[in-house]
Amino acid sequence: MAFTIELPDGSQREYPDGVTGFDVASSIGSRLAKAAVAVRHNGELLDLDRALPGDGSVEVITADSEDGLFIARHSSAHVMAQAVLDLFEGAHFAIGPPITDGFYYDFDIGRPFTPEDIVAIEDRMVEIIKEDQPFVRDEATTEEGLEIFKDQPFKTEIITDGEASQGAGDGVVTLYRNLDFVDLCRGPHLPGTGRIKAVKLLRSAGAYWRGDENRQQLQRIYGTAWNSKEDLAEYLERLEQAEARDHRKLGRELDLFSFPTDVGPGLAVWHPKGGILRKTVEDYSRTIHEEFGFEFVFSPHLAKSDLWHTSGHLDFYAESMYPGMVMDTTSDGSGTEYRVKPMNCPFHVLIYRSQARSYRDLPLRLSELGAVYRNELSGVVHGLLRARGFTQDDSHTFCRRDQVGAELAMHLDFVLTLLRDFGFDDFEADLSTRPEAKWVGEEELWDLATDSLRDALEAADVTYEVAEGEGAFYGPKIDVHVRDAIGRRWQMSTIQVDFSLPERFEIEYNDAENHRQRPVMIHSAKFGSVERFIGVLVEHYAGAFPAWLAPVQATIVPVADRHIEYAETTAAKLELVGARVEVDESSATVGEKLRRAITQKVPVVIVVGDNDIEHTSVGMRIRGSDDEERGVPLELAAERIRDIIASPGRS
RNA sequence: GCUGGCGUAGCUCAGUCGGCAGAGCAGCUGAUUUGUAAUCAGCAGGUCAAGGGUUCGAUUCCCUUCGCCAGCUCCA
Repeated sequence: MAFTIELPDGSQREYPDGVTGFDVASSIGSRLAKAAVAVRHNGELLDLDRALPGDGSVEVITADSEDGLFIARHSSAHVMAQAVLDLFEGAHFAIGPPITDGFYYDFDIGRPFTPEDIVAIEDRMVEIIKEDQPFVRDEATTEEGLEIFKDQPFKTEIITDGEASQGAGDGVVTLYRNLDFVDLCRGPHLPGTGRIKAVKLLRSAGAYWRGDENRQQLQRIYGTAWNSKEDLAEYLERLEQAEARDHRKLGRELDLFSFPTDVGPGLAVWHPKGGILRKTVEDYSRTIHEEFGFEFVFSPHLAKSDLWHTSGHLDFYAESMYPGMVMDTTSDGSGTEYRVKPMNCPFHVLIYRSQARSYRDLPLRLSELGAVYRNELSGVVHGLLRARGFTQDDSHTFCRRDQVGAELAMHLDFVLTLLRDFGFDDFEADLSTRPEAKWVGEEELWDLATDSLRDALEAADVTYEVAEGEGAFYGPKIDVHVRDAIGRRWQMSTIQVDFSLPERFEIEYNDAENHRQRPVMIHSAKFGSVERFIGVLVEHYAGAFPAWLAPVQATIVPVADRHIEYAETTAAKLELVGARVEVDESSATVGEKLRRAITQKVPVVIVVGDNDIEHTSVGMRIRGSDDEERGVPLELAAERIRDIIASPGRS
């Protein structure tokens, strides 16, 4: 019996029964056979030495492909587990998948791994790799599997649960062996350990079994694996570059903000340079909110606990709220409890409710830069990106049903315009739909809102994924993510429909027939949090902000003291075109002053000396170009700087 | 919150196998007045995160607390 295999180029070939992926690769070419690590047969990845199960398409997976790397990392995880079981008597192992750029494996050795352990494990892995042990696939019955792993509680649980992704289920378990090491695994794997070219263990940390914080905490070791030492070095270099962009580090170096320990974790103070940056960002926010038809409101930082009961926050969100404080205590000791706000929405609802509303008032779009406080767990606080106190550019739109579609489209347009103005143009959105179990509101309204969100995404041509059932209980939403300069994904904006709060606060409007109707509410945050947004900006630009955001837009360097007066004149001239200018009057050398301005990432550095005074000119050095220009007429320099610092224009 | 690592000058880091605390940068003072990425010299700067314990003696060893870092969990 023979079967027909179709190759990716569309050609078809006949192969005898029992042909393996390796045979197919060899028949195409010896170089391909050498590079092959697995094959994809009718969409399913198979080991190279496995007999193909029948007709169909075959694609040879080479080591350097994305799938190939994934397989190499998966095999690396096995080798790591093998090393750990070799080195630690009685070690238990759980699961060890490949992940982006690497792999991990979870273990229980009765204690945490020390840094020395990690070195020893890596050394042992190198030995195993050197021995080039073949990975051998095997199948066993569930009973045999339970026998093999009788000393391994986590493996036993996986087999008992019949998890297909881990190689268990349907009464059969899949095993991979190399030497005496055997693991439960769906595969596929590299032909042998020797095909792992570059591997390095990075760190270990606690991780809950099954990701459940109520279950045992295991010790997870993370590693990375690549096809060459060069790729590995490049990856480590990339990690270092990401570290150099760390907004906490740059925030200190550029004197933007700090987190004094005297204040408390997750609570930032903004220094003057950061203050200008933040003011620029907030001014922009106010302007664009006006352009998109929002009105400004303000609300206090505290409210009675009763309000948070009405809003439901004390039912669903209490853990993230700061504890209550009792005020206006009377002689009998009773008083009124207040809570610091974790969100702005209830206040905006109260503003809506402050008067009888007509259908003609809608949509009503209320916006606030509102500081909120959330009791984030101590382990999750992370600079500006995850703070306990932060400022939301929060808006709440109240509209009629027939306005939902247009409003959501407008909100998405708003969000994308704003993100583009800050230099982000790589967007990905998540559309979260109604959860299976618990939800409020009318099904029809859910469908309307969800379809409207989808239509808006389609119309805006944003790539998006549908997160089925991932919506909140009170409404569907869009989260917009951006990719930064080094490809990291950040969640920024959110547009969230809410069917719950209008119910809870019983807000209404009178329609044209004088019937009371309930408005639909749309929450939206474009920056998300001003703090977080600026944190992401710092990392995206590595501190070298676009000129309109730069705290100092031009530094003027007098060559000698006798040029200070002319430097001041120049500064005044540039301030006239709206530039934020600084004159470096220190007694440092020109080289030192320049270096200071450049390391502070000032967009324009101006040097003035005798020649410039004589010709009313300046020397100019614009960030990003290596060459300086000399003798630029002052008028011209001012005009150019005016252009450089222009805010993003929208017609 | 959990697991691990780490807290030494404003910053980056040495160091102390338990015996008077070190450098570079930044700061201050003086000299230098410089044409495109660090001029020279001097000075000052520390309860070695905080509290407790062991010890003749603790920055060093032990405990507790606080904070930071990484990961997990969380981010209705």
